[in-house]
Amino acid sequence: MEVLLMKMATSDPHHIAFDQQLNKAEIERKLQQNADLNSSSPGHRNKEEDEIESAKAEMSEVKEENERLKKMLEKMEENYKSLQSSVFEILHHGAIKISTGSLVSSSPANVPEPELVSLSLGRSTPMEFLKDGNGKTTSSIKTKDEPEIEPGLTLGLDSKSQLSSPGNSSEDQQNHVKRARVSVRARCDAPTMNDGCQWRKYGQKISKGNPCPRAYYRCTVAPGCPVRKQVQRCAEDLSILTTTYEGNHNHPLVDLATAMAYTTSAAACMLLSGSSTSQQGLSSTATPTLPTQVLNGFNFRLHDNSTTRQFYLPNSTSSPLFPTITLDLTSTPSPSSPPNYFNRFSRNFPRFPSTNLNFSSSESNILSAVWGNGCSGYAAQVPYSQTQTGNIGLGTVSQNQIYQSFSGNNQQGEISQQCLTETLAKAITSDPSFRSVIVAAISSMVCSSAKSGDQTDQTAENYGQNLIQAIISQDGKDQSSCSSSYFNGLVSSTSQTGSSLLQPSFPFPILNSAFKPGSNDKKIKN
DNA sequence: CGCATTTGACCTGCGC
DNA sequence: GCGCAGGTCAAATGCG
Repeated sequence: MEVLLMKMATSDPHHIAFDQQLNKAEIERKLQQNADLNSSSPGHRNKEEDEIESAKAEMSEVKEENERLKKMLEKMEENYKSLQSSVFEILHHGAIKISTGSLVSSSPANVPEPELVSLSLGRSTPMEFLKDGNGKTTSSIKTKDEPEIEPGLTLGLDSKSQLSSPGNSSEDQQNHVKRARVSVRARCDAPTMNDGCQWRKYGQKISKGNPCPRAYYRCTVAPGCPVRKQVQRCAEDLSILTTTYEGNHNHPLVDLATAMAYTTSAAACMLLSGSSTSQQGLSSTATPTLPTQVLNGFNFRLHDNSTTRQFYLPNSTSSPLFPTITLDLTSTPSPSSPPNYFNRFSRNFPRFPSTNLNFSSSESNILSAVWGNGCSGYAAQVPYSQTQTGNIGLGTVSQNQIYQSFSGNNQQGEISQQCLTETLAKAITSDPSFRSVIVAAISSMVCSSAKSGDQTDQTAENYGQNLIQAIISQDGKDQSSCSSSYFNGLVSSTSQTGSSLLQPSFPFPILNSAFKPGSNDKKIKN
């Protein structure tokens, strides 16, 4: 599918038009020649007239061909758009399959599945999985009562009740219980995170366990958009903002919001794919019946007691009704943490995908923030059971490979970094979740750097935005090309500076080989 | 004046 | 059934 999309995307309409223009110019030259001959040698009039006629016929043929090509081009563009939406649809349905599969395999009839949520990344599709009165999950076409949803990239988790008709209150009630949420913890001085959407505050509450009030926002980008978010500061660290998203946008999103859409969707994929095994061994702060996962510093892992001590975790933000996954963009794991995380996670939740990245978001420089914690901070935890979850995975990436990349072995340093380069490139191109996580991290960093107003930070912010777009645009591209360039650039830069991956002084060297700022602006704008 | 925010009241679900 | 807590509503208020 991606290859097809890529081919279609590379079918440059300008190229076709250029060829047609060449043909036209050639014919016009012939006509001009004929006209010249006509005036200079009247003796050859009949022959020339024939040639003119034939040239005219040829021209009309070319015109017809032009028309055909134009139509073909239009058709191709239509197909391209259609395929693009199909890709999003497939992603969407892939997540639904996970939930339905979980329902079938693990629960008998009529047993509620609290973590049964559907995930929507991309366009809202006319196909919605609905629950009938018997609790059977069925696929059905939207009814005419349901709101007309403009096709467009959507953010958030698709509750089955989101788009249902107002009249189906019982169904709403039932599905209300199954709505999933994604929390994002990030350092942010502003009242809310800049996530690219417009929000209107509609309420504020003091919640139990946290003196900081929780604010409730509704998306106002489009009228009737069901997406809501809750924003609450961390009691123990006021610089940390916890934003909890819920619902599914019914309108196109701007770039930054698109990044967030990828992020929340990926996070929810994690939640969904691991839901059946996450019930056991959850922390006391998690609700007893619903999974709560913390992607702490992009450690995709369930939070346990050790991590909940570190920060105030928004368990109170997470209603017991909702399965919640948390993207923690704030923490700075200790040097020994990655292996520990890895071991703990792998031991307890072998089915769960886990990608460890250490992003300390407080730094103003994006690079130092994203990569600056060096080797110890990163470990992609792979592989996991790809066959069960279907659409998330770094399947071919060796866990040992990655871990060794960060093992700090000086003799193998260069080899390890090369290995890391390939691994990261593979991970970014093959795993939407991993890509999303990186995008989320950079989004967070961009948010932080935007607040500082520093000139360097502004540059970093611009680079960050472009990096986000470049990473997002990896969808449908050759896996070996662009991402490898990022990290080859990264390695070549860092190999000169020793053990650290990238020094804070680096503006963004990986951009040099990968892309130029702004070059990908059009790729995700719709 | 229109729009966004604030804030107390109200609704709903859950646990005891 | 009652109380608590989370979530939402809507009138009041503030601001540009």
